[in-house]
Amino acid sequence: MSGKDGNRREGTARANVRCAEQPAARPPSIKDIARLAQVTHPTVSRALRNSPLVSAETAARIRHIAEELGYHASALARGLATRQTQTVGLLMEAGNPFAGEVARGVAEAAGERGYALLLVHAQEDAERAHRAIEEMVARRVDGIVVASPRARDLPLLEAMRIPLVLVDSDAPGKAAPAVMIANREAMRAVAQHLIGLGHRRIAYLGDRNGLRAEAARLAGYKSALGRAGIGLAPERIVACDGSPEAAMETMHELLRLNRPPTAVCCASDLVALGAMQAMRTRRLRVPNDLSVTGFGDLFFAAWLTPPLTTVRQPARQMGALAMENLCRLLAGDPLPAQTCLDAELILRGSTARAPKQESDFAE
Amino acid sequence: MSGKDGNRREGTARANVRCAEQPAARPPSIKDIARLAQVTHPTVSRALRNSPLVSAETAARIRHIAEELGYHASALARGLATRQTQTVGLLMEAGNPFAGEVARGVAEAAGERGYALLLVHAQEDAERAHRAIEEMVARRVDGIVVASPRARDLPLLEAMRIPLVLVDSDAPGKAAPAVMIANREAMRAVAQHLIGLGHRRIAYLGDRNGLRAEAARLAGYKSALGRAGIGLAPERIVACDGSPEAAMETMHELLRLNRPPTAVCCASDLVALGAMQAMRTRRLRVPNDLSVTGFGDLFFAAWLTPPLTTVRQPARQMGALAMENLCRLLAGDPLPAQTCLDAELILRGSTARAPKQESDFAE
DNA sequence: GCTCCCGATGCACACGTGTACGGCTGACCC
DNA sequence: GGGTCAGCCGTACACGTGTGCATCGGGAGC
Repeated sequence: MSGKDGNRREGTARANVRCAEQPAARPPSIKDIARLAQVTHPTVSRALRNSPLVSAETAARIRHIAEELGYHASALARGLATRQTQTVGLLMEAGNPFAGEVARGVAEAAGERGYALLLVHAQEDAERAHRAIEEMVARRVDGIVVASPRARDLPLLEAMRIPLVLVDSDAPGKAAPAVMIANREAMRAVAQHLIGLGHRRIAYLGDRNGLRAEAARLAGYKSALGRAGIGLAPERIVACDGSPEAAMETMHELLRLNRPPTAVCCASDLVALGAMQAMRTRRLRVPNDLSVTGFGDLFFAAWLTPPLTTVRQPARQMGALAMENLCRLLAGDPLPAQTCLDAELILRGSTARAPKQESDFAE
Repeated sequence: MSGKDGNRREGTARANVRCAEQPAARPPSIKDIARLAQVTHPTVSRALRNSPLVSAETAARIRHIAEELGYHASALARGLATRQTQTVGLLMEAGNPFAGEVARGVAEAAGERGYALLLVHAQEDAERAHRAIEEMVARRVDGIVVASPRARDLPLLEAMRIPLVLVDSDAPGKAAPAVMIANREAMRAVAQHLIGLGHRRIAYLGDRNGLRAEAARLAGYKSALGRAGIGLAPERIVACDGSPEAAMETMHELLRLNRPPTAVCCASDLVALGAMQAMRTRRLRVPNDLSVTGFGDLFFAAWLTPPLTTVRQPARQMGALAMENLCRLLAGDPLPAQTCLDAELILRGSTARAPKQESDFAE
C-alpha cells in the first residue's frame, strides 16, 4: 500500500466540466485495485494479464474486484510501456464507396486480432495530408493500411519507418506489399466478352487517378483487342478523373466521333455511371445501341437500369487480407510483394450483341 | 543531464523484427533533444509547446534540433500526462454509403481541430459490439460520435461516462445531443410533391431499421396525405429491412395489390433502388407508369435511369456539425438536445404526373 | 536441522510527457 | 551596496502499466 495518494497536485487540470456530477472521477487504475486487494500493483498487472506467476486465488480475487470497479486497462499506458499500441492507421478517402468496403474488411479483421483502427482521411491538400500522416507517427501506430488508390503521398509514408501494406495500388519501386486483384486479366475478360458479342469498335474510358491498377486495366483491354486482331484506335482510348461528372463529359466526346464506339469499357463503376448518363441524354439505349461495362461491382451496380455488367472486386476480403498481411509483417514474417485475389466477371444487362449494321467489319 | 541512461534493461521487448536494418531504433524523445541542446527535458517540453517560460534563442535551438531529428511527440505519453487524448471514437457501420459521407465530414472537422479518429465498426454481433465499445474506453477517447442509425447499443454507450453525440438518430430518453434533419417535414414535402402531380394512391415503403428517423418520415407522409384529404390505406404502408433486396420483394407485394399505387415514397435511396428494380422486372416504366422517390440523395441518385427525385440529406455537413458539437460539449458548453439541419427536396426524373385514367378520383 | 529450491509477492525502475515549485542570475531601485 | 523582482531553467513528481530482480516463506531432500 503506497498510502501516499490523496494529495494530487494538479488541481488545475481537467478544466472541462463533463457533467458537473462526478467530481472529475478518473477511471480506476491497477493501483486502486491493488489497494482493495491488499497487494501491489505489479501483482494486479500480472493477474489481469493471466500471468502464471500469480496464485489462482489471488488472481481470482483481483479479477473480481476489477470487474466490480468496471476497470479497463489504459491502452495509453500500456502502449507506452510495451512500445506497441495495437493500433493500425487506416489511410483512406472517407466517402469513397470502394474504400468503405475495404475499411469494413479491415475493421472486422482488426477487431478479431485486438487491433484498433486510427482513421485518417486522405486529404486533397498536400499540406494537410502531411499533417495527417504525422498524426499517425505521433500516435505511434504499429502499422498502416493504405486503402486509397490515389496515394501520391506514398513517398511520405515510406519515409517514416512504419510497416505498410497497400490495397489495390501497387507502388513503384521496392515499396510495400500490396493486396491486388488481377486487373489486367479481369479487364481482358471484359473486353473479350464484348468481342464475343460481335463488337469491334470498343472504347476504353479510363480513370486518370487510378495509378497502376489503371495501367493494368488498360493493358488488359489492349491485350484482348490485340489477340482478336483488332487494331487500337487512339481516339477511342480516353480518360477522365474518375468521377461520374467527368466521365459523362468524356463519354460525350466519344459519342461525337465520326465512327462512335458500339461498346465502352469503363475503368470503374463510377465512370460507368457517368457514361450511361451521357447515353441517356442522347437517347441512346443501353445495351441495344451501346454496351457498357463497369469495374468493381459496387453495391449499386446490380440495381441500375439496366444492371451493370462488371468485374467483382472483393473489396471487403481485400481489406481483411491486407490486415492479415500487416499482422504477418509485424510478426516478422516476410511477405510476397503482391497478394493477388481472383476477380470475377459478372454478366448483367448492360451488354448485348453489337448492332447488326455495324458488326464484323470496319473497325 | 541525467546521464543515467544507456543501460536499458528490457532487452527482450520489441520482439518483432521490423526490417532487420535499424537495431530497433526507438523514435527520438524529448530527452534525446535535451541532451543535444544541453538542457533538461522539461525545458524541451516547454519550448515545443511554445511556453513563454523559455527564452527565444533556447526555444529556437531546441526546435531546430527537434526538426533535425524528425521528432514527433508521443501522443500516448502526452495523453497519459494530460488525461486528454485528443481522440474521438467514431462508431459507424463501415461500408454504408451514408455513414461514409458522415465519416468524411467528421474526419475533416476533427482534423482541423487536432483530433484523431478511432474507427469502430458497428458489429452486428452483440458480444463483439460490446468489446468494440470497451475498446474506446480502454483507448480513453475524449468523446464519441455515433454515425450508425441502428444503434441498439446506445444504452451501453451511455453507461460509460463518455461525452456522446449522435447523427441522424435521436435517442429515447434524455440521452445525447443529436444532429438531425427535419425528417418529418422533408417527407411531407415529398408526398406533397406527388400529390401536386395528381397522385392519389401513394404508397410508403419504409425501413424497419430506421429507428426514429424512420418514424418521423412516416409521420410526414401521413401528414401530407391527411392535409390533402386522402385517406390512409394500410395496405399501402409497408416496410422492409432497408436493403435493396428486401425492398424489391416488398415492392412486388405492393404491385400485386388490386389497386396498385401510382407513386411510391421510399424511406431511403437504397430502398428506392430495389423498388425500381421490381418495376423494371414487371416492365413498368418510371416515371410514366409509376413515380418513385428516394431519401438521402446518395451519390448515385443523380445517375440512375431515370435520375431519382429525392431529399438531399447533407451527410458530410452533418458529420462536421456533430464533431463541432462534440467539441462544444467537451468545452463544457451546454448543447440543445437536437440540432436540426435543412433538407432539400431535389426534383429529378423519377416523378411525373399520375397516369390520366387513374387520377382525381377513386383512391 | 541444515540447505536447496520453488512458488508467490514486493521493490525498483522504465516508458515519454507535463507541470508545480524552487533556485539561480542579473538588473533595477532605494 | 543590499534588497527586490522578473526571467529562465532545473528538480521532483505525476500519469498508468510492464518487467527484471530481490525477497520471503515453506516444503523436500540429505
